[in-house]
Amino acid sequence: MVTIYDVAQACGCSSATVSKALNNYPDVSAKTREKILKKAKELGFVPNLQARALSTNKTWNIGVLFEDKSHSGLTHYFFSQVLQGVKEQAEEMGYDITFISKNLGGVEMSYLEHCNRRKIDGVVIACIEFDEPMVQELMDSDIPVVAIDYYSEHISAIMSDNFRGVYELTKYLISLGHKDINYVFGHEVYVTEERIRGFKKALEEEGIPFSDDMLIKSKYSEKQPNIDATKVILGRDKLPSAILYPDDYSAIWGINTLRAHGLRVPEDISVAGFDGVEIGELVSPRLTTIKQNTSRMGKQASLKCIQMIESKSDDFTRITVGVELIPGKSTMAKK
Amino acid sequence: MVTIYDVAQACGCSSATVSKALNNYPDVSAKTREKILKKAKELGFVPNLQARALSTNKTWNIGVLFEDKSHSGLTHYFFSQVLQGVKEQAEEMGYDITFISKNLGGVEMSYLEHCNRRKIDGVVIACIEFDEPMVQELMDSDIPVVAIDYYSEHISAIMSDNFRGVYELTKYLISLGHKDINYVFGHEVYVTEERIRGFKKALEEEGIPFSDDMLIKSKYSEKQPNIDATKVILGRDKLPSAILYPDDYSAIWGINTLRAHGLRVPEDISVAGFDGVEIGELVSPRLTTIKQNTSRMGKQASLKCIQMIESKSDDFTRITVGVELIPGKSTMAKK
DNA sequence: CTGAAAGCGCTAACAG
DNA sequence: CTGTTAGCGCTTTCAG
Repeated sequence: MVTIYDVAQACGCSSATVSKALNNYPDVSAKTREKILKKAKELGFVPNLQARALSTNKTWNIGVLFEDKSHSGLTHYFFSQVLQGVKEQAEEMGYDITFISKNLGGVEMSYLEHCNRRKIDGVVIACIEFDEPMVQELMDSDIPVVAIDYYSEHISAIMSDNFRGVYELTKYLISLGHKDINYVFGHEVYVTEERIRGFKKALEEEGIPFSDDMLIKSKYSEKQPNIDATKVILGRDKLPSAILYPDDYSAIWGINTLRAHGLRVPEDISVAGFDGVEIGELVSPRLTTIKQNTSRMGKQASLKCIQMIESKSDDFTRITVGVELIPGKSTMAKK
Repeated sequence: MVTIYDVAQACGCSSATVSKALNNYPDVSAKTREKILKKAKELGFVPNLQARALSTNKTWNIGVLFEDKSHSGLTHYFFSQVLQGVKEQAEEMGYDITFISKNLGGVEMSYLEHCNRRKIDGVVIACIEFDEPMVQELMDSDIPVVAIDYYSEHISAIMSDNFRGVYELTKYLISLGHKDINYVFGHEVYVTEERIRGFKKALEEEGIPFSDDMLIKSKYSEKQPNIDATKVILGRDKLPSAILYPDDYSAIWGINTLRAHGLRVPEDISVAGFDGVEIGELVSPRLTTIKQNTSRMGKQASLKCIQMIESKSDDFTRITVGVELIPGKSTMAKK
């Protein structure tokens, strides 16, 4: 293992000078710097980030905290895309990523403790129960935190334009002649509130009266709750002509349930999802949905987190990322 | 920030004793240990892993190297599942995960250099062009490496039982009365060879003569090559009664292509995939496929890697993980 | 412009 | 059983 001392020796200078040359300090003559860089390369010198971190107190590591209820973990379709964005942006800026967990090696520890052990510079939080005390503890700590899909006065956050998403989707359905629209919605968090607000707003603008039974409570990305919600609708006297589901997977489970009851989609009933994941393109009929710009969300989260780290500013920002209507074949004009 | 010195002072002992107590060394009296543990907790002491790493030369970090050609990155359906397994197992054993990349912060560096900078203890490699010089360099280094889906004399590896997978799938089709079976296969790596071997073996055992035109070259998880391969089949004088695709996504693209040409699946032609990802269950007809135990693969890779780290043994092992036939509705008995 | 020296927090002989 | 001491590799004053 080659250290700066080896390089220093080879150059006939001190380790301090080598360190400076390697880190582009201005107070090194061009000549010395060049020599040092050359020798360092020659000797195959690789800086030891652990050692550097110890003296600078900066690890160039950002933590990612993600815990989902459905235990799909990293395979979670939404999260994996966001993560990819976080990673790309972090990499570009010279940061590595560390997953934050409780319970490392059989030792229970809080998320904050994990961060402190590793001396993580900042954290991106997503898809979690934000109310959990351990998460709050982390958000209240000195570590820069960026949340995804969470609303709070004290935290920087990145979100999709959920309001506009459902608003546009609903408008689209109405433009197809649908008036009797049901919205099967996910569990009650800020994101969901925004979506419901979008739903109501669209109805209102089009002069369609809203009533509570247009909303059916369900959950995100879980099979059974969406099947059940669909059955609730099927059990009613009068069927809606269109149904919005909390997400694309839910929409597909919904479609399968509707079909099992002898209904055709979209001929008998139109269906739309939310998220715009690949699977929506593969099923038939191709799903009408709202595409979230997940990659952008991840990148923005990463960027914001790093900015907070580097400027050491405590200011928090809320960034809304645009969404896109993807008209598919699971919806059609009402006859 | 509380250090062992603070704890030592509070306990009226030396930092060395604190360190020993904290690390469960035997040569500390039960009484002192207890006192130290209590004080440490009281003061909110959290060990600094950077510092520890510097003196022990062990980071408790394992690297994950993954680079896919299709740029789906972490969202890659197969990889994300494997990664989840790697992560779970690593966590359980007290290790964190770091993604290895070239090009950190605009600085080009080899994978090996990235590992060396971070002083990664070991690496799991998956879904990569194993022939690339930079990957070879890493595999030839002193760092413990475990590969997934790669065959080499000098490297520990985890693989699915690819041979058996296609073997059983083919047997299953034959048992349904199919004799005219085509195999659209992915790009030519060891995994693919094994699968083709399984295909041939099954035919042979059932006395069905093999001919080269039963094999159609395509690619894994890429849309166009599989559409093209399907068109090649469709262009022939005589259609097969069943087609095997390289993976589930490819199978779905295949089905869509067949349908676009007026064929019904499975009535006119049976189709099977490989991988057993969730999407196969969601499309209709539900896909007949081989389920790879991805989670297990990840866990095994992680485990093996950690074992290599901890025993410092250079021995390499090859572990084959079993697969499972999932009969779906995309295949049916030949009429 | 260059270097000596202290220190980041922890571990690991080695003495006592 | 406990403490002293010397690093691990790098950065950072502060002199020169």
